[in-house]
Amino acid sequence: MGRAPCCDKTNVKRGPWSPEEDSKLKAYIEQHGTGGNWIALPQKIGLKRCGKSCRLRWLNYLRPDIKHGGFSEEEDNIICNLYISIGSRWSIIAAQLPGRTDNDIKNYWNTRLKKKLFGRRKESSQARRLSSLNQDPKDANGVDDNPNSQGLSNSAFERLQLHMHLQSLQNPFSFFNNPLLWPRLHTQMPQVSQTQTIPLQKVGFHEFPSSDPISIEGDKSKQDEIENSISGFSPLESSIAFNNGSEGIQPNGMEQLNMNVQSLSGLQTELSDLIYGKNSGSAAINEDQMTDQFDCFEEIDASKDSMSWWANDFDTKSSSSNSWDSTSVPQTEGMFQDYVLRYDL
DNA sequence: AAGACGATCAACCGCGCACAG
DNA sequence: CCTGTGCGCGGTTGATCGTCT
Repeated sequence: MGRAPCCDKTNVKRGPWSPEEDSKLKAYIEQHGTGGNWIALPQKIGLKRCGKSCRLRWLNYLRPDIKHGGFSEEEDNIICNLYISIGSRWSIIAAQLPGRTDNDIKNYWNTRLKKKLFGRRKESSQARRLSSLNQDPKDANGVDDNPNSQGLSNSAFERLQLHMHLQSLQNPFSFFNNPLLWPRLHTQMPQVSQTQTIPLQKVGFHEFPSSDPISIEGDKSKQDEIENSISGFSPLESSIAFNNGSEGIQPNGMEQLNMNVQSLSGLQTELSDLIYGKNSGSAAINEDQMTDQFDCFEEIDASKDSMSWWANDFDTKSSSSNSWDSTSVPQTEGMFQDYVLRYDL
């Protein structure tokens, strides 16, 4: 038995909104509010539209505080940072960007930002492979390289790739250069601490700007909320996050959050380099180096089965709750925590 | 000039969660 | 506790526009 439709699909108009419909909806909401019931709203106004459609139109287009137009460099960085940390939680990301909607950000990521980060890499590696093998994008065995075809979600794989690349830039002794961190060893070395926490002062990330949207400095209630959220982890979550007795300093909630924030700040610089091709100190790489860096992804691609435990963990974390709204951001910090601990190896 | 192709983005869809009754 | 309903979310679709061949 399926769910009852929210409205009579045969009696509602679909497709693009006309200016008249827009003005009707806008005028009504500005005067009366939504009345707490989107489903009933179109009937009150006399619009032949589904309530959900009205809600979407208002939230994504008609709201007075909506910011239209291109995204700034700072917004790009925030989106990338948050995407790496929490994945496609567009509503949460949107909550950090005043005036931007989740739909906007989602579209922007899928159509532009993702290509800035991944497009050239995939293109170059694939082009070189094709030129050397002179064959289809499918490999010599006819196996599709697409990670999706083997059960690894786009989001997880993209974040994994981005993570690994940034990691290799930031810390040459981690991951690719440290066999202890290689995923295929996971099952063979059950007690090896793969997520070792380290003192904050050794991290050496850049100062995080106080104006950053995710900064909670000075916001006592938010800090308390996040403290509670972090200390409220289940034993399983805690064991994942702190990896069963790592010898590093076990930060309390706020220290951990600061780590997250500082780590994200570090990512910001790297992302600027990636996206905008700027040179920023030690992280600067030229195009050849970039291409060389990207070669590793082909190898990783070949062994993605063995690393799926890791990516799947991202996915598990990401999909454990489907109810995310701006008020549940503290939960996000928990995921920041898990992720950043790994990142800060 | 025209058709093919790709990029963009508004809008839709289906699902899970929260909550009231 | 169960059920129905509305909301909010992420993923997907499709129309439109621009660029390429």
